[in-house]
Amino acid sequence: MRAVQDAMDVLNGKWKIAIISSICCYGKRRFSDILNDVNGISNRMLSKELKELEINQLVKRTVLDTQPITVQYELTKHGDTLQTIITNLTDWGIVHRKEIVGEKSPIIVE
Amino acid sequence: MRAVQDAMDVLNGKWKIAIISSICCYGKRRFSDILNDVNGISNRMLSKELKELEINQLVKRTVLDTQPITVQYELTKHGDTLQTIITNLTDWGIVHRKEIVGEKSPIIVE
DNA sequence: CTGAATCCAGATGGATACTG
DNA sequence: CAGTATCCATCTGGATTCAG
Repeated sequence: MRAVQDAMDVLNGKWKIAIISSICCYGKRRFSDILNDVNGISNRMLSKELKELEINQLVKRTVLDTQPITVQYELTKHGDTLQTIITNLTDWGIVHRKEIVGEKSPIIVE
Repeated sequence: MRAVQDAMDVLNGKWKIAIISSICCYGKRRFSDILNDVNGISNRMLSKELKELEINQLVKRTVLDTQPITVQYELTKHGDTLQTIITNLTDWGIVHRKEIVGEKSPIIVE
């Protein structure tokens, strides 16, 4: 029971899961790529959330020596273990939308 | 990808998962029971979160005709489908604690 | 017992501008 | 490109009190 909370503490915030999804979906992903992937997030938030994920050792940050500099993010081994959960959440999200929202009332995306 | 967000939207907030865990763990649970189960939650928050869960049709609320009145909460069929996710999160939480926190540095519980 | 109402501090997060 | 800094509105959530 406390374990559930531990997990949720790491995945808190509005964007964590979406960010992780973006990264794990492509393997490696740059800051601006994620910024585009995650709908609605600001660079300020992305920066903050990525930092937290890095602290929790879920993502690895690599500065590439390009001109201008680019930064690459990828999941750590530990971050990879979230895949099952993300898959489950995705599946459940689909069912939930059908169940509650109904297929005919599309949610406003933006 | 949007589906993940759908799922997280429903499970947002600090307490949702813990509340669901509490209910599904016992099958049926009264307001004050959940209040005790979920460490640190206030009645104000519990009330709010339960209402949201009810709106999303994850829990069912039943007023029992006792003296004084008691209210019983249980998972709906749809709420039950979260069990897999909760189990996964719990498992992952345990691993995460070992991985990051280390077994010897107990997290302060409150 | 189960909540709703009020009050209020602190966290969250968007917009914008700026730096290396 | 990848952030950081600042400002500021809104949201979150605790404490307390009240009501059916």
